[in-house]
Amino acid sequence: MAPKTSHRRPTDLVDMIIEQWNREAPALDVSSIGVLGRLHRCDIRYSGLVSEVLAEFDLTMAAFDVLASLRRSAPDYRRTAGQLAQVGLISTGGLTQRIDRLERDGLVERVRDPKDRRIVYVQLTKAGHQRIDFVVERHFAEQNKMLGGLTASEQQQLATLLSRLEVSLEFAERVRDEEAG
Amino acid sequence: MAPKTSHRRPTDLVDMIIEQWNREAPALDVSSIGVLGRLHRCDIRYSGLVSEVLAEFDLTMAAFDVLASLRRSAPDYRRTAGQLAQVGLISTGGLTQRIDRLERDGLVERVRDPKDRRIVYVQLTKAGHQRIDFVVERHFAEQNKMLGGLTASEQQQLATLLSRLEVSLEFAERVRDEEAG
DNA sequence: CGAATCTCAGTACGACTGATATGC
DNA sequence: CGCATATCAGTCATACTGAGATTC
Repeated sequence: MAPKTSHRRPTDLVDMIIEQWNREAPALDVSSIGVLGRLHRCDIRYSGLVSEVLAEFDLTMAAFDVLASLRRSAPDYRRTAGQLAQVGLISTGGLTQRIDRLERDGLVERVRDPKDRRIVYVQLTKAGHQRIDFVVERHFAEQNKMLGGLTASEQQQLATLLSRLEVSLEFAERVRDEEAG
Repeated sequence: MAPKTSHRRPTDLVDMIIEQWNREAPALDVSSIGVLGRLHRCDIRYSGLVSEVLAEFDLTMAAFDVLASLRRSAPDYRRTAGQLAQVGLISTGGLTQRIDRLERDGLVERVRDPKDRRIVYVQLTKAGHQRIDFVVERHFAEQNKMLGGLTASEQQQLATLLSRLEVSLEFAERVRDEEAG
């Protein structure tokens, strides 16, 4: 059967995976791989590339996430541990570890709130501020290279669709959590 | 400035991050976050959801990837370790570990090629075959729920754009590798 | 006391690198 | 011997959970 439109995309590995499933289990609807499988593969490649770049500056993605979050938090360049955990999509326990490493490396410091002493602010040190400012320029230049194969219009469409996908995933999470109690 | 089209998407966290960067570093082009930041966040959420589902069947995503690859490899349900590493986007060393665990759990077995004894086939056991067949149905049902917020047309567009993104990322990898020598 | 916030200890997964067979 | 394939040992980053401390 010939393709219906002229805007055909060449077959890739995910297409082949879908065909294999259709052959092996015709009753199964595996079309979701078209989106989610590709999403996952893209992120593996993306993470690999970013990690390589950041390694040149002795940073991991986890460290970069925290430093970048703080850098955006002008004017005082601080956030609570809880806020950072939420933005970074990890647990507070996981975040404690990230802060431990960054503090050991002198890039952030913990500052207790004098009024509510349960709260700990995580704050960029001067060294951390310099480090992140030095890295971001290069980081975003690399990211632009990664998108070099897409037109501006495609990037815009992709951004919009991924935004909607995140909402859909968030909803699935909520449903799951509610079912679990 | 009012939006130009009527198909506006509500502001999300990534939009806010972009605005923050634009305020803090106006000279920097951070628009790539619109695509790559969302990509990464979606994958974190996706991986979390899938891991939860698979855990009910005592499987990790790494294990599932291997079992599913083998299940699609009819009629003999076997692949070489090298092939599996390539499809799974990991190193051969990393793959050895995956196989070790799966073999310990009795889900796959190693079979040496009688003609070329450097090669090791990884093959589904009967238990592995049953396990994966039991899991996939549930797995794909869950994936469909995750996409529930998108129309069929949106899913189709997203699949196409992600396919193109993977090509672009692959190209960026190649360029980097060549520059490194 | 209950709720909120963070830390700590223990556990596990997963991956990479470099060195090492083994066989073609 | 050079090349390919897979494994092994060592190391590291990451994250989660459950328990506990502190404070409001």
